[in-house]
Amino acid sequence: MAKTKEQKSPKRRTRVNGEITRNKILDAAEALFGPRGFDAVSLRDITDRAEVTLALASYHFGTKDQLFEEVIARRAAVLCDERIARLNALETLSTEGIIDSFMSPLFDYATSGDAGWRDYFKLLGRLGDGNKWLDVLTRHFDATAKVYIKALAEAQPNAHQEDLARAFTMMLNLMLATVSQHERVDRLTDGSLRASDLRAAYKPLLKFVVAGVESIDP
Amino acid sequence: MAKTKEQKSPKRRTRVNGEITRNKILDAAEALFGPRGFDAVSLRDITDRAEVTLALASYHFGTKDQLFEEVIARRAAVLCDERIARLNALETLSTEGIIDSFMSPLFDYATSGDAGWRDYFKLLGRLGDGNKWLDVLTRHFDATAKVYIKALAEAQPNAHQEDLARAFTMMLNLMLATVSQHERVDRLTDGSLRASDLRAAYKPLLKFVVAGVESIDP
DNA sequence: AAATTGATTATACACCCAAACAAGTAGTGC
DNA sequence: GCACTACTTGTTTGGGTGTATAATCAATTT
Repeated sequence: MAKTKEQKSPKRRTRVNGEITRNKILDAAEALFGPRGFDAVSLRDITDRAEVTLALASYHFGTKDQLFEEVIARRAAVLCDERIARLNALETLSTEGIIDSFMSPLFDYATSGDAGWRDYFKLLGRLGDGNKWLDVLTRHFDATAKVYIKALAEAQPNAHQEDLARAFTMMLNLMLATVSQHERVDRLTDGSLRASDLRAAYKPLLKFVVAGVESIDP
Repeated sequence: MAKTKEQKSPKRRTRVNGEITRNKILDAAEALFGPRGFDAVSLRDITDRAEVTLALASYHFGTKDQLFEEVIARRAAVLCDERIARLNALETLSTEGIIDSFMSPLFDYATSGDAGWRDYFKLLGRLGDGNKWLDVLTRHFDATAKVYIKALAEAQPNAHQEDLARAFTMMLNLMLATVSQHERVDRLTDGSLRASDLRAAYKPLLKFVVAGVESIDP
């Protein structure tokens, strides 16, 4: 990597330069971890894509594990805040409203301009795999999740708490599987459905999930 | 294939010895791939666990990829046959009956004595990840899946074909997520629910899925 | 102007990897 | 007997792995 003598520009300043590199690495890591998973991506893959040298990964993040957790953490807060905001914006706590406020941010972000969200969701969908990243998930998402389970309990006061928790995790799994765009559905329909068309997938998903969650009422 | 000479004498090294070794390797691979995934497991991990030497993996299976596919293939036929058998045993094609005949074998096998099934299902749950194993899934499962989509179309003749295919994949994803025993639910309920208790998980799952699938009727 | 700090580079280490190879063993069929 | 096939072993090869460290440079502080 050449010396890049290009000190042509005057405003070379700012200590914030490290921030830029940090984000370049995080972006590259997200784009690679998402489709391939943690173990199939090397630090060299990441730094190559970010166009920085290998040692910068260690310098900014320490270990590979820590880098991975930072990738998760970066968008987790954004997502959870948006969910809570939409939940609070509901005038009445209907089951459908609650579920929509939980799931719709994913699909809005996934179909936004920022392509990083799609990789991020693929990552999340794969995260429950082993127990290795369970703590990371817990740290960054469980607080919001518990708010939602409580909200569902208000909307369906007759349902048992345990059934609601179960139904909530089913919604969670289904939402993540959908937004991860597993291309299995493309094969099963010989191409007439495309997993990548998330806009088309949302309404059937919501309908399915609402029916499922409401079915637990005794 | 080997001669399968069932000799009592333990000293006699008959041709069947290779079959034993093959299965030891497959068992070890299944037990490791299941919880950890393909990339996090080395051939050495597998052969160490199987208590055979490294080169035996290459000898019997060629590459690591081929070994993995054999792990998938070994139980796929058993599973699909059982599904079809239960489907054909139904006297009437109800939505619930169809779905139950599809999902219940997983839970029966998972709670049977053969612990290998549980690792196998974890493996399946993780298989849609990248596109790398999509062909393997297609090869071993799609024929049966299409039979089921057709059966659902008979049970709900008013539903659109595409909606049914979508609902089927949602059922698929949900079933796999459940049987993979992601321990997320344990955390969310502070331990009052345990993902490993598959028997308790089945009835709510079935109810949820049936409600979801039936909800697509126009 | 000198010292300090943050950011970055290049390089080194010690280890693990999948795959290939050469050579050997032991039962089978003739 | 003998060639043959199935199987097994130990080792090598060429490369990739995460992590650590010393040197360098630039910007800020003193």
